[in-house]
Amino acid sequence: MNKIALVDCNNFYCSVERVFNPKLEHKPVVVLSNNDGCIISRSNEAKALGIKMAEPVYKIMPYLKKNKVSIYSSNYQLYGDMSHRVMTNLNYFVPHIDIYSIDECFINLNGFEHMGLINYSQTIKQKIYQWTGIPVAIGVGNNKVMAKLANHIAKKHKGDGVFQLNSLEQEQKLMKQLELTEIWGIGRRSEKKLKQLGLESVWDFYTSSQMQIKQVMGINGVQLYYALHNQFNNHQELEQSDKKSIASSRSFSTLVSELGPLQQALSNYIMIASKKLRKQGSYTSAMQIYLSTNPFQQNTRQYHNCINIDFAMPCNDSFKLIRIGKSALKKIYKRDYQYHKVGVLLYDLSDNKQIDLFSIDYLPGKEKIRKEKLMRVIDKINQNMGTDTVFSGAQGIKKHWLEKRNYLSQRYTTNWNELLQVN
DNA sequence: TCTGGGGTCCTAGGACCC
DNA sequence: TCTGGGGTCCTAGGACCC
Repeated sequence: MNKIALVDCNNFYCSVERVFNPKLEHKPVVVLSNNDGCIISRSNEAKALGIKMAEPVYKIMPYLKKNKVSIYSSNYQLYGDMSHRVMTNLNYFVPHIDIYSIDECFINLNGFEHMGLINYSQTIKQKIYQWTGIPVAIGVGNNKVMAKLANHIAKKHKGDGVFQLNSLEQEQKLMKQLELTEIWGIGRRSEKKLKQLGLESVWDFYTSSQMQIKQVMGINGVQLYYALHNQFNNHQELEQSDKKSIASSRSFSTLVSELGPLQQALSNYIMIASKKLRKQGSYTSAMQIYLSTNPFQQNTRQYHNCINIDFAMPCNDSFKLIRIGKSALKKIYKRDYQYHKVGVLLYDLSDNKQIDLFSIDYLPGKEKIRKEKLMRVIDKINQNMGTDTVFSGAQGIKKHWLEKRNYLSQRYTTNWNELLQVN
């Protein structure tokens, strides 16, 4: 039987802030989304205060202050770098890792049974904490769904943060206690539909018929059904694959109605997205540009629209994408609206090899090489000297639409000027 | 006054074809 | 006037995830 573990960092963003600010230990901490809009990470103490995930900050600011909750704006450079450290350290323990998100990673424990999987997991947990300062929970199961479930139990229902599902009796006993939405892949909508059929618990789901599940949740539900039954399913594989689409967008700190600043903002997001594109060695054949007013302000005039552009030749050139993106935005832009967000989605991605086949026949070789070289140099400069050391004029210099980040911690690990100081 | 951002996969339905 | 059945491909939107 396959043995897969899910390693999940506890309250990741809050835990990272604590690594560089130990005073925050045992105190309530929250981290906010872009523009300090809503709560996206909570320490256990903050959860105990009843602060909810995705809660708009303005609604609970008095409550946060009253309870002396430490507040941080999200610092993705710091979190991304700390995530990388955790993942690299995991790779020290197992040859195959499958990074699922910034704070979660599946690892393959096949071949480690002789060490005792609980024991080995506890060692991993302890060492990751020792080496990075980040606490993790580890759940072990026969496939990803079961590993995820075990992890959930390790965090919610067991104290020490390591849990293994290893017998049918134990699994079945747990299923009788679990709510449907505690299963990875069953959200609120599916729960509602399942309950309409009289399926109330995970146990009901488990003992239902495959046909009935398919009727409500389609093929995804059937995959989950198989996974819970430890039968063949798509949740066994551990592999890292390239992104199939890359998006970048931000909502503005103040509303914007002129085309010029919207184009500048968009140019910045295209710069971010195309940099990610090159980082994974991909080219894009299609781009979507979108803009919208603030959907929460229902008393103002609403407008949202998008436009898709197909490229004859796959492209990874930021400047070309910006040029095309700006003129696309102009096509869907309407005057006299207060805009809240613009964004870009690159999709229909392909890799180098496929492009090379093309280039022999179609692309003017010299120019292509020259442009690729330019983009590589720019990426390298920005990586070494800091984001936007070199940027496109289209991105603008005074960015008045820039996001609000009033509670930002230092970029302790990625910026020479912001290292931790010790007195 | 103030409500995030980035992904994946599936499905229903339209367009088109014979 | 009456107007079938089946296939493919594409896309927008739904649902879910962190």
